[in-house]
Amino acid sequence: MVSLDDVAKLAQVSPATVSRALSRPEMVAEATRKRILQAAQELGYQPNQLARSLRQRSSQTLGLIITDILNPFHATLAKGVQDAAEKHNYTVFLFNTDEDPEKERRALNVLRGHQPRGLLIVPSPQAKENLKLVTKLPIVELDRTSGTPGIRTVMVDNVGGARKAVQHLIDLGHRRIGMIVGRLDISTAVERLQGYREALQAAGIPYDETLVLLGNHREADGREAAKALLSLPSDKRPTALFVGNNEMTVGAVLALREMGIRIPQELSVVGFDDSRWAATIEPALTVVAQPTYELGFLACETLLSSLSRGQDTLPTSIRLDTSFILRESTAPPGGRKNGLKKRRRN
Amino acid sequence: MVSLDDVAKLAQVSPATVSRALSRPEMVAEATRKRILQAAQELGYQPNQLARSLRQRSSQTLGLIITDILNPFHATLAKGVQDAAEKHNYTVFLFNTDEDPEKERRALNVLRGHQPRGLLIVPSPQAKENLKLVTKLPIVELDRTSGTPGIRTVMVDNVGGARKAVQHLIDLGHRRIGMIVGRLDISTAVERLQGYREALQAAGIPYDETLVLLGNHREADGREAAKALLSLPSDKRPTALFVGNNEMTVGAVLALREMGIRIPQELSVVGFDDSRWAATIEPALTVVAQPTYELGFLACETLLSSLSRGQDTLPTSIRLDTSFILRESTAPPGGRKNGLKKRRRN
DNA sequence: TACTTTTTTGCAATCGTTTGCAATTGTTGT
DNA sequence: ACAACAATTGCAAACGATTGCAAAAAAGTA
Repeated sequence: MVSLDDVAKLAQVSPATVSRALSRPEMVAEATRKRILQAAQELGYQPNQLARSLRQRSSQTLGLIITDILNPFHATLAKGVQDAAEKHNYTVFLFNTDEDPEKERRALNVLRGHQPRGLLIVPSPQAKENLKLVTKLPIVELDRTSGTPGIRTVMVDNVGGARKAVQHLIDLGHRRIGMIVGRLDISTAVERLQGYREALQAAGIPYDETLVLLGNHREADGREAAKALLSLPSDKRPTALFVGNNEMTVGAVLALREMGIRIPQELSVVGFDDSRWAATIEPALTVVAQPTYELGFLACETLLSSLSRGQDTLPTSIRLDTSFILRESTAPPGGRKNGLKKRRRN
Repeated sequence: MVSLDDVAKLAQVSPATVSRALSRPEMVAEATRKRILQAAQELGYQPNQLARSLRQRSSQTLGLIITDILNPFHATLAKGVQDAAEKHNYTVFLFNTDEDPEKERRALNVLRGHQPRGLLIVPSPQAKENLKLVTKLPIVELDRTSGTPGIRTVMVDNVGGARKAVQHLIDLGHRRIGMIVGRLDISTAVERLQGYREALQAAGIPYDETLVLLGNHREADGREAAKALLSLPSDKRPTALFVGNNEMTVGAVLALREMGIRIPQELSVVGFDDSRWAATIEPALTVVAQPTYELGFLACETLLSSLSRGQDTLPTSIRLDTSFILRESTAPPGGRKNGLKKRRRN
């Protein structure tokens, strides 16, 4: 590798001057600077960030920990973060936890070794414990919160989003509305459940716990929960279903298909989080959409600005709005009226 | 941050001994080692990889450059790479190029600064030029090849995969088979086109260039190409369509939907690369599936083993097999027989 | 011209590790 | 008890950059 010294020799100056020519141009005379830049160019010099960061005791890297890169939601988050980081000349280390606290712990330790400037994380259920490994480090939590006090968070308005979804079903005339919700040790699940309850309460519909099933965020969980709900005796069975995340929505819809239950004639479905799949499946799903890319981008911007502004700014918690997208998977209950005819595709 | 010196002081030994206790345990006496480990544990010591890499002139990091993390194919690739890297205690820097050679160049330069041990890359169209920036670095190309001599590649058998797809359409009785192919400066597109031609030739069907449209790998391109092909006069119009990548397949299918063309009754469709979308859309798509995760995993293993084995091993080019998955989007031409009745969903 | 001020440069220490070498300690054989 | 040897430890020099400080050069002033 070509180093500062090489450039210095070629330009006939000391390494110190080369360093300054590159990072503090105004400190070196026009002529020398030109000569140095020329030499650097010629040798294809690229500063060694390891040495640089070591000396400066601060790197130009960030850590990003998400739970599942195969989930388009998380991939989009990652892209938002990356783009923002790149804009500010930061490089990101990406880790996947697969929702496994142990993998998260390992990732945090590895990350620690690389001395990142800050950390963006979608916290696993035990993140509160794990994050003790990296006090000192400026952190922003995305999508969910671990509940650790003093940590910045960037999330969507889950309560409001869920409420809108359920409200819509209620407006259509549904009274037995099922929900498939994620693990309650994850904040998004709790909040979406709360939105569900609030909407019911506002409409004076009593909360029926037999209609609320827990899942572990995966497709398979959604599938099983849907099967269980639809196996209830017909007077107990929900006429509409609100599913708390994208993967479980997939599972639920596929299960319904397998069971031969028609959406929305026999069961209305609303999902949380939009995706191409949701938009183009038959029938196209009515969903609560999240500004996913913005979530990632903004989280990264928040982190970076807190880095430059110093500690003075208070740990803020940002909430982005969700938007309700009406498609074809909802209709009044009982199939008495078919909601399809009134609506257009897309 | 707690450093070697801190641990050394607490354990009452020199920093050198601490270093050895951690990385070459057999060199230090049982008792001291225990004392040191204890101290390290107590302080929550994590070695500074920056300093370590600087001194050793070699890091435990890899670069991974993909073209689009939002494409599930690439996300899966990334996951495979990550998992393999993690297994060997490597950390990966992830970059996105969005197929833009300029972004690729920037990514390579940034990467260079971080002194990665090796590079995995899905090369952009101008990668051959860009990769000159990182001679010295052990490289493995994934999915495609830039054509740079002496570089290891891990790809699928695109020619064979495409041939199987087209062969299937021919077997069903199709003779006017259209293809939507990617940019021909990307190796996968060239190979898939070749497979298409080989299959036609084997069946004695003349190659008709009006049936082959180029696209830029994106959904929008697939959409436009499909529209163009289906706007041909009915005697020129294809009765079947082979689409060269996943995103363009989406575009094509959605375009057909919008045009009210029924699959497979009016047009058979085969895509390249499987996905949940392809498997669950209506009708479920017949596709050539790739071992995507394995591709990423294997590419990373290849790179790492070439790192440890030294330069002795020849630059190998690995080809993985594709598999043909028959679903519901193909049927004999002309809709004379409806292929659907014979088949079951899933 | 001689002195002051400003600009430009170089010296050398430093960041936190690793590692060649030498010094110290412990072990063994006689 | 003492040499010979092995096992364990520490010293100090790297790795490639940055930066406080002081020296040198250039510019300004009287």
